[in-house]
Amino acid sequence: MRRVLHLDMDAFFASVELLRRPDLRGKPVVIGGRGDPNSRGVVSTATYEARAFGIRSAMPMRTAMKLCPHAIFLPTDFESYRHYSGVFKDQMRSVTPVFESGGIDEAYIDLTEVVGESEAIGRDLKAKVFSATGITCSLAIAPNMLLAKLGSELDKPDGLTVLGYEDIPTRIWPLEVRKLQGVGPKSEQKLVALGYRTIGDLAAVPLEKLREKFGESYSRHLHEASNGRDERPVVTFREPKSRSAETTFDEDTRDWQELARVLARLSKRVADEIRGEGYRARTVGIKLRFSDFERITRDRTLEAPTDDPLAIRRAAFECLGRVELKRKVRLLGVRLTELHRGDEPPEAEEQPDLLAND
DNA sequence: TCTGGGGTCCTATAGCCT
DNA sequence: TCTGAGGCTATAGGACCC
Repeated sequence: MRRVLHLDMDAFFASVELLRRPDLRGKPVVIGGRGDPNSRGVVSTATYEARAFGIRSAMPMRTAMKLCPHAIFLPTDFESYRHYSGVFKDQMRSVTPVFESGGIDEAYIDLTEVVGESEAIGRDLKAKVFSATGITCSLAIAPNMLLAKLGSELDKPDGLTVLGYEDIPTRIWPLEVRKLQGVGPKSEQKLVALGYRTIGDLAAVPLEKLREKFGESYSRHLHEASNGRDERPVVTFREPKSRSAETTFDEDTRDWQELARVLARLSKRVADEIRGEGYRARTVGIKLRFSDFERITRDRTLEAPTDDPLAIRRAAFECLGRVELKRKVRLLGVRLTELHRGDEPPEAEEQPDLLAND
């Protein structure tokens, strides 16, 4: 049987900050945005002491400050988090190269070909990660990625869980549907309204019945996942699909000069990024969020993939020209999609066969 | 009242082609 | 020549994840 390990670092951003500021241990610390609770931004993570005041991830910083005015607010420092992320991931890769990142603070390894008993491997890895980073983690070993991910949440912080298919009814089915990957606030609402509150409730629904309420792909996902089935392999490398950069203005604006300045800066940033990584993009898009929080996008597909900052900027401005600026703009972003490796011949995709005739 | 910045994947629709 | 049925591409938006 397959054996997959999922590891999740405990309160990762907050833990990294506490390494540098041990004097803050035991105090309510909130990490997010630029660290200024009066400027725009949301909470990335908070220490357990801050959570006691009701502070949660994704909450506006201003709200967090109202809940706990004496909390310590720190800016997010992705450079540091990336550093520690590399350190714990190297420890995982030292167990096996069959490794897949799941984000900055979590990752999977496939232990199927690794010799040793699951719990012992897990204990060893936890010790290695702690000695390399000074931060605890929670991990689980299970027959697939889905169960491993659910398992690592069961015993947090500093947990170690081993799950088999036989544990599904007792340990997975009682969990709320929201815990299932792919079920966010919208789907949760819909599922609960249908009377499916737990993963077990969902597992008991025949696939055909789900199809009446959800699309083909999502129905299948809900049906398979709630029954603990997941065939996804641990994939070591994936080609990137898009690159983007966006920024929220300190104050909403309709000033064309300012929008143009920011659009030019973001265009250059993403262009430089893909060029540095050896990619070209064929589609350039922009994203705007208006003051009423409505979001729109505009795309422009080019004749051929490019990494030329000027061409990318021109396309971005062409997109902006198609937007009616009746409301003030809160956020502006640039996104490059349809990425091709620079060393591939342009249009390496299937060419239309000009001789086809039927 | 407030709601960041990166991403991925899915779906709907319109236009075009065979 | 007309009328579909389907397929494909570009575009826009929605939901979700960390």
